[in-house]
Amino acid sequence: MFKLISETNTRRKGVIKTKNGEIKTPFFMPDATRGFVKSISGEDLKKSGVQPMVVNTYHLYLNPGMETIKKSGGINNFMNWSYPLLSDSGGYQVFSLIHKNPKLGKITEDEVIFRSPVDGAKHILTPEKAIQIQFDLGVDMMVCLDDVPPNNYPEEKIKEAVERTIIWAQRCKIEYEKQIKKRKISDSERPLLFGVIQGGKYGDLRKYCADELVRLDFDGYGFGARHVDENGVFMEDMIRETAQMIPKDKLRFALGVGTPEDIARCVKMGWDIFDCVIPTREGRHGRLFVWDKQSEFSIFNFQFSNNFEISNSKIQKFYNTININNEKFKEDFSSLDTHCDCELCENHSKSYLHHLFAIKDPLAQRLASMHNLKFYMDLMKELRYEK
RNA sequence: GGGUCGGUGGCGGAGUGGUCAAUCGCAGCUGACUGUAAAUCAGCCGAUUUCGGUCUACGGGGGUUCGAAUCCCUCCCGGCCCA
Repeated sequence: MFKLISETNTRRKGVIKTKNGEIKTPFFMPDATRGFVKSISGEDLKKSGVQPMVVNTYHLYLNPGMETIKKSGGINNFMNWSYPLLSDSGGYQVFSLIHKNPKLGKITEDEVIFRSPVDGAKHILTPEKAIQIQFDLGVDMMVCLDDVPPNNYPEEKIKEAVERTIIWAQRCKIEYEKQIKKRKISDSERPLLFGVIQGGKYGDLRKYCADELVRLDFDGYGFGARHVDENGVFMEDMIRETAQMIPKDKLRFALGVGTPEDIARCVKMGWDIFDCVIPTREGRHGRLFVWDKQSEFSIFNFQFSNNFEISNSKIQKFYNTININNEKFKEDFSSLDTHCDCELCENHSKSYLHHLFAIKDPLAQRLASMHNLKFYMDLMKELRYEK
């Protein structure tokens, strides 16, 4: 369960108690979609300061399959991860696979049908099934199956997705309660359930969706769909308004957010939970996050501009990124970040990492992922005023 | 010494008279990445340029032709075979 400890205009702190321990909010989770964070081990994750993580219902259901996970004693056991886990429902796959490429599946009122690109096999997900799988995984936090429309869809199609999301949320909630009873799970042990607020860039649809979901009473509510519009611009106002639609004592989950500055902004708006592939994916691709201690913009004083002309520019950052693949690092024997105590920064030069990427050794991705995760974890500590 | 096949951009390797500054792969350079179908994807990759071109290029030299990486001669270099 969630307990809000304090809240001001720019600061909200709380604690979540789960069967796998406590989590201080706000916090960030890396995506261990298929039961692992790509290219790094559990020990690496711990070294980077990672605790809660996200796994994915749809991916784990396909592989290794629920029988294996149940036999192993649940997803925490299977992964040998003793910290809390949240499972995403597979709703995002509805978006990224089907809305973007209708050949890969079909959404009906009742269910979503995925077609495997590998063997063409059909896989069906219903709201009930998504919840059952998440109980079988044995996670600490779970998410209702939702319909995630692309932000550039016309309003009427977004509305359709909102209606479906609400109906599915209701079915998820009913199934959730059924499972709690059936499995005789106590109130202190029960996983938290999140509804997801859709509505694209339309405030009235977001409000409608939020109100309907709040009536169903979830433990927390997510901001659904991408939080940047079709031009890649952060939907500042929509995200702030949506936070206000969620009761204060409920968790606010900014799904898929985001860049460090997006997270910092969302924390100020009152969002509590974040997850994103950015630190690990960009790390694997050679982009590294580095604190800019010289910058006049600290996490706490930078202001995002709503001026469209400059809103997407790189101004006002409290950090920099580098692409370690760039030639200029070939013989840069300095440390990436002298303030960072990750395995990479403590032991190796930029030149060495550049070399590892040039050679394409997996060690490059491991060291880069660990560094970026450490950066994100330190970011969250700062935002919690722990540093 | 004789015969034979071949020498193409950093490398490998297409092309065998015009639409070739030359397919493609690798290497190289630069981007992108937001509830992971991503160790992926996109662009650039002879030199110059006012971006329309211009110049130098398929081992060297010479020739045939309106036109040659492509045909002929010759030289140089390499592989293989025979002596």
